[in-house]
Amino acid sequence: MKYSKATDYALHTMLFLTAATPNQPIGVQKLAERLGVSATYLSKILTKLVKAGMIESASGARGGYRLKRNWENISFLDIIHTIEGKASLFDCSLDHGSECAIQQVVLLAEEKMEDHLRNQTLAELAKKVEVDV
Amino acid sequence: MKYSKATDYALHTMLFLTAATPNQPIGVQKLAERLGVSATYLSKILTKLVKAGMIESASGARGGYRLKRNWENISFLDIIHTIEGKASLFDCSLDHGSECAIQQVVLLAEEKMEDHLRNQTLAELAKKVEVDV
DNA sequence: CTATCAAAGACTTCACATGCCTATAATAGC
DNA sequence: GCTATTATAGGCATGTGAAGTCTTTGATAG
Repeated sequence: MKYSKATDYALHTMLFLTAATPNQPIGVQKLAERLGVSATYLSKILTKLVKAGMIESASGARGGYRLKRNWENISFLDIIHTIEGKASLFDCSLDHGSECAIQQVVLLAEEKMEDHLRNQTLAELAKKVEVDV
Repeated sequence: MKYSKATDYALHTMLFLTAATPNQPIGVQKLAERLGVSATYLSKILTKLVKAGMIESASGARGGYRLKRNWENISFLDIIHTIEGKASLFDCSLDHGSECAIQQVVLLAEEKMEDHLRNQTLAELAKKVEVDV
């Protein structure tokens, strides 16, 4: 069980965009070079972030991506959910009556993790780092 | 990102074995029927649990699987680690200097989840359930 | 009008989970 | 010792999803 590389790319891109907030959008090309990944692949990931309302895109010359106005509120969990989906990481495959005690335990554990990811905002991390992303 | 079905089967099998603790081992066949999975597949999973020292096996007629003596201490995390491996669920694919701030956040979150899974023992859950597994 | 850029879709490749089948080894009961 | 039962091990098949490439289309600044 592992988070996908797409999640890794998404998180790094978002953090990088906080460091380059000015009104001038940044193209996929530069972002992809920074991450060491192909531009076409990264663009797919960024499109997901656009649809989720976390960043906005501008087509055409001098276009690119930049954070949206409400970006201060974006949490790690928001980004991860956008890429990985919101499905819980455990589904009991049995159908024993009503509720599975095992599933409840694992889901509670998952919630602990999500609580932490929900409380960690991109803005807080950006302050801590401020140096190389 | 999801736990594998193998983990699901392992957890359910372990819980089921707590309910059937007597000295008579239980064969894969019965366990597999209970879970609705093929016996050959389940046996691979159980072999992992044997090698991890959580259960013990007996070959030959009237053989099967049963919990080991120390089973009271087994936690959810032990079982999950046995099947899923112990690799952390996030690896930063960049090489930016020393440590990745993003990775630290995700790993801290993961530890919260693991804490919960480590504190939940099989024995505790077995007491709560006592009914159908 | 043209160069630049995002969006979208089809496609390939690869790894892994899931599962089956067969042979081998161990053991209880006769 | 013989036989039935049972775990162990290995290889094989299949499906699914991640990771990545390529191409076309559409939008836009200058």
